[in-house]
Amino acid sequence: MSESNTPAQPKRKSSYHHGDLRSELLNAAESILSEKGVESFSLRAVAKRAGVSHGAPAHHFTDVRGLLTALAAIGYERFINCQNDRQRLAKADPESQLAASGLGYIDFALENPALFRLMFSSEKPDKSDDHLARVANAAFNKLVDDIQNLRQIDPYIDSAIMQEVMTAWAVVHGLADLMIAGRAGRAIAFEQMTSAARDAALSDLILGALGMKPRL
Amino acid sequence: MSESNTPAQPKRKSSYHHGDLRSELLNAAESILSEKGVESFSLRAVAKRAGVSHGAPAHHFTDVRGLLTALAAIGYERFINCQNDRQRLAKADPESQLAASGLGYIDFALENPALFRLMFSSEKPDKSDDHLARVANAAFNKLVDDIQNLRQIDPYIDSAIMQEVMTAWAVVHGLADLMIAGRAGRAIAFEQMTSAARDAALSDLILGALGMKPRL
DNA sequence: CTTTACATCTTGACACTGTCTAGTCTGATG
DNA sequence: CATCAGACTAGACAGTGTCAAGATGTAAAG
Repeated sequence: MSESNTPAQPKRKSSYHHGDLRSELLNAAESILSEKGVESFSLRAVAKRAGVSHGAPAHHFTDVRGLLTALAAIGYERFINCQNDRQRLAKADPESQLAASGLGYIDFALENPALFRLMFSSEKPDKSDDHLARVANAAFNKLVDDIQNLRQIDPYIDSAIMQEVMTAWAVVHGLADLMIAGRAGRAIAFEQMTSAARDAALSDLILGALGMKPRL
Repeated sequence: MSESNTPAQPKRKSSYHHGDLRSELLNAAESILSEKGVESFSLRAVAKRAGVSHGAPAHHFTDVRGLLTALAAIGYERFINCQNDRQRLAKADPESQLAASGLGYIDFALENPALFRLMFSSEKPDKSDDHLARVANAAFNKLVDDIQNLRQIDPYIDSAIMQEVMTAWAVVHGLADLMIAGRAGRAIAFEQMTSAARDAALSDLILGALGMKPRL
């Protein structure tokens, strides 16, 4: 978010070949996405914000599909980072680590709702893309690892443990999706909580779904 | 889905004033939606399928937003019906009834993925619309009732019970959303199960998240 | 230094989208 | 029969993504 408001000469070079347009387009795309949402995303608006003609993106991403696929892949990397960030700040026991991962999942969704929607609820990214498939897989594998650390059993061997993976994923994903849709507030007013209280409530919910907290 | 393939004279009347264009547009809109998805939905395509000019929908729905709002409201009614259908077929005890409601939730999502996305993950429907808000509220209230029947406590009084509402909602919604995104299969291959086995697995998951099944 | 090759970016065209406006048609009311 | 209001059509407009052709700068080869 440094330049990009001076569409004339982005760096110092001439207008042609200005360093790396590719990453500049990705930056512009992300800001447009978060402003307009997935459904009003416009490739031409991205080009304009990057200070380049409307045909320029095609050379780097062929399609709008290609651009959004690359953006979704970047999203998954940041998504995993959000979870890791939370885990670094949490206690080391597997239970706290799993809850922290879930909180990071939700952090990401709340901070990047449009990007989250692009990653999980849009048809536009090409799921068969190598890079995207790899990072999306990495995100899932992280969850599997967290559960394995908790239960000391490989979910791929014990289907009951894999069911716990599915439960944890569903609860956390459902919470994230309902929260960014503004619907969760109907049941629990997360918005009006301090972040500490919110984290505690969410942790309770997540661990509770796995039967790991004294209920009531 | 009777006519609508004979764009000439839909009923028997002249081309003008042909009965109720409004509901015919809604029918066309739903089929277009399920074919193309929310992101490629086109108002002009709806008009064409209804055998009417591209400006006609405006008179009944003003916007594409208005059309999709009405469609989302219809979706919520069918959504609730799906849950009721399941409950009629299930055992009468509150536990079975709650699980049945969740299965109906997922049924609807799998049978109407695009409509489900329109209802829960799209910005296009006008959430402040009276009819839409009412039916969306009814769907949530149904869940609250199911939990209340199970626990014999009003969730609006006991926040621990409301937390169970949120848990149940999140698990079921998360499952539905991940399944229609084709991602749940990474953990559990629901697609390759018989419908009976699938129902059992999902019920286990849902009730398990509420601590209601002997785990393992 | 010139020339050639090439990737990069621009420009204009195309079909398509949603919305606006003005106009046309139809059926019922007086 | 004349009138009128609602239902629908038809054309225009700005905006979209994609395609083809051209212009531009860079770098390598002669």
